[in-house]
Amino acid sequence: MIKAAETGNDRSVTQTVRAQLALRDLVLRGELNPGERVSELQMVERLGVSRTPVRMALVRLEEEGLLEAIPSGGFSVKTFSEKEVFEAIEIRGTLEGLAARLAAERGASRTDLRNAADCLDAIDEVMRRNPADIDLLRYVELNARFHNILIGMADSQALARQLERVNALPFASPSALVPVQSRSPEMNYILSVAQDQHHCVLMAIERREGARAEAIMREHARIAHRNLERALTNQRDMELVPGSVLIKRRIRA
Amino acid sequence: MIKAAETGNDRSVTQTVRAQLALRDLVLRGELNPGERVSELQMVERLGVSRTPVRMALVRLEEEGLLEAIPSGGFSVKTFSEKEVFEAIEIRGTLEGLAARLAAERGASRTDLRNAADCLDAIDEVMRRNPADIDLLRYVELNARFHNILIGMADSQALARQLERVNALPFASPSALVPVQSRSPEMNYILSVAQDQHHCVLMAIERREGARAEAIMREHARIAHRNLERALTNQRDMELVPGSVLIKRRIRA
DNA sequence: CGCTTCTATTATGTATACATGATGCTCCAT
DNA sequence: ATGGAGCATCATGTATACATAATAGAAGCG
Repeated sequence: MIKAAETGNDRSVTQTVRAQLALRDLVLRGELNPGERVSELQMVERLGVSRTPVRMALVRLEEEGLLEAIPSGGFSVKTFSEKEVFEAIEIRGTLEGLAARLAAERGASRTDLRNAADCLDAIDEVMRRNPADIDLLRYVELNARFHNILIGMADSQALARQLERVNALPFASPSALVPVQSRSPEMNYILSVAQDQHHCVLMAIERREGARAEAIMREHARIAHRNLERALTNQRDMELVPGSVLIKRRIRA
Repeated sequence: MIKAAETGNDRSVTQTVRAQLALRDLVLRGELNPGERVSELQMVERLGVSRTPVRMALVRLEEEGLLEAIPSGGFSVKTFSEKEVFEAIEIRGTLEGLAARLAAERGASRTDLRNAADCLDAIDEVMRRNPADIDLLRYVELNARFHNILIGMADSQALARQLERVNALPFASPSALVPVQSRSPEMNYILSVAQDQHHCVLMAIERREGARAEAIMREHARIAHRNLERALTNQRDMELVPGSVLIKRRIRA
């Protein structure tokens, strides 16, 4: 078995990064039982790197929020309650709202505005081309791109950093809960609403309407709340959410 | 020279933590030139621990935002523009606003409300006892406590984590810019306004007025903006701000 | 039969050695 | 004098050995 090909073992990537990516994957795929300790030595065996890069990866994943420090030492896989997931989404909405307000108040660059508009055009195209069977993968990609452009328009490193941290929780990122809709008859309806919010926030930013831009982005994130609610009532929907294995579900009727 | 006494070298604290604290101190006191690389080996000499804990500390301080990763490897002391400091304060205000709103909407516990009220009473006392020469140290301590109680009332681990990260930038934390006022004739006036906001936000939370609570905390953070503006125009005021050495000042008239 | 205690194992924290790549300096040539 | 090339030094990434603390399991005692 050639590990090199599998893990992308070229010289340009450090063992630490490789370990970090591999470990994140293990956590998100649920191959490391949530709540359980992550043994360094086991990871050494499993990832094929020595303890040092494994330790570095563990520390970084803790900062990322996917692991939790054990008081007596070491790390365990973090678990999230439904409440925490909701809150993470609310935080994202709040920070994206701030980004939109700053962008509006300060004024976005012409190129940013054009890129955003192009991105929205592309989403419109996706939704128009084949309404009965929307290319969700492309939608997700374009959606993520739009959100990133928006963050860029705020022109604030500090804010971008904070949002990076929120989005590190995979189920909190802008596109995480979109696929949940794929099984819903309302999908097109909800996507239309979301896309309208995209258009509206961009318009608000162009017109320097900070308060409006902020309010829209906050409400926009709450679509994710609705999708989460749906996923929580349906296991099959839940499986479409990345990192869902980390969410400990409440018992539901 | 007994290092043990100086650095608190007892067994209950790991070398990593010790290195982290010592390094943070070095950075904040400006003993490591902003922008320059932080050499591991030099830190090994300077802190008296081996490379491993130094490395761990470096990684953690990077996540904290005080260091910056150098593309070719290693870390450098981060510098902040005035704009970034303003933005960090704005982010804190936004998140504290979210905390206040959540506290109001969800309802705070009786004990939290009492603790908050007691804290405000204590601040009132500080300001009443000796208006001509306010005990700023105590004010700062009580102020920090109130803000922490408020964050606790939101009852959100995720939000608390995010705020921890913002406050890790020493000049962005709630009490960082308070001492700047000490040289100002308006100090008492500004402190009164701030304290009134404290009272108002607590009232709003008690009455479940989420939007008001949020708006107040946002505006409350902007007092720090004003203080920062003052500090930026006066080098002697600036020296009172922790971590101010990391802020690269614009030339001013 | 349950609880405590002791022990053995394994975990992490730490130090250090080694290899490779980056950085800066000197010396040479133009 | 200035620019570039080569070299030496240093810095980091990585692996590993060692020590100590935590943990689990077994055995013995009540």
